[in-house]
Amino acid sequence: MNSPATAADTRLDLLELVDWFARTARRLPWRSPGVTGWGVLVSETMLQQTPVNRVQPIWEEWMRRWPRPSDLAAEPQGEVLRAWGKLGYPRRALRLHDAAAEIAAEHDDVVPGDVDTLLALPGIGTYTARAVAAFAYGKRAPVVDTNVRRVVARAVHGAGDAGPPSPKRDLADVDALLPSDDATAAKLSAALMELGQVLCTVRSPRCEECPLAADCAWQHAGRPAYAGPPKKVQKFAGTDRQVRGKLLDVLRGADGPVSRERLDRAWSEAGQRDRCLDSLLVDGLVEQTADGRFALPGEH
DNA sequence: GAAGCGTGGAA
DNA sequence: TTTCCAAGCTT
Repeated sequence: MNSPATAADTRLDLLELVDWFARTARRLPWRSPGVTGWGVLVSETMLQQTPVNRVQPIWEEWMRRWPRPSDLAAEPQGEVLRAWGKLGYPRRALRLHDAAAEIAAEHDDVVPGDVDTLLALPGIGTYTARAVAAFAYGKRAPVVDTNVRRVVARAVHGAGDAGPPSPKRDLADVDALLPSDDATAAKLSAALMELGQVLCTVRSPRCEECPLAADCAWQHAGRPAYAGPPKKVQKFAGTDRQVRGKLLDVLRGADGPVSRERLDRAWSEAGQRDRCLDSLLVDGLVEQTADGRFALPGEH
């Protein structure tokens, strides 16, 4: 199934995009010179589904406390969950802790730069593996996140937004845009993401400022609205996700183990509360103590 | 392939 | 107020 336009025959001036990025890139701390592969991995993990401004202070603290994977690996899980704070999706913190231990034990305390090796680590998927390879090690590795998918959907395919993810096709689309040399490809990967974040946004794209506007397929098509299948918005209020968050927040705010009665106050409906507590235990985000109380893992 | 998994800010 | 969403991963 071919699209009318493919990435391979686009006329987009991608070197102009790289130049735009060099001129205007935000000065994010994990982009500073000297940041290690570990620093980049921590940033990419925190940034999965969490906005930059919330990640920034936590990332700074983590780098201060745990400058190497082995430093994090030496901490109990509960301490890592506390330091994760309210970034959300705390399973990310546990997986990063596990990944740190594996990197320390099997990779000489250095984050690997090879995509397949990265993919074998817990919590590192298609996006993160390539982001680390490109941003930390300057490699040519197609980096596909929600922003890049939108930029490609518009600039290459002329659509209002990306449809549902199609990993193989998405990867091939971006791969076709990257030049052969590692350094330029890595810069272009960062530039494509930045473009989607700051100009080619979902709601009010600033096409006047866009370095790709001249040959953008979406522009040429008259900027048609998104025509794909409706996107699903996930509910939050009243879901298990909310309840789990409340339970975990009680434990993060406590000095040590807490009683079941204390957790009971976090949510009124007993059935859902118990189910959520069970799932937290299964996920390893909560542990039960010998005397029947509850605590963050490793903190009793 | 779809569903589940946190959180808080902006429109 | 409600809705939408922000650099995904795992099952």
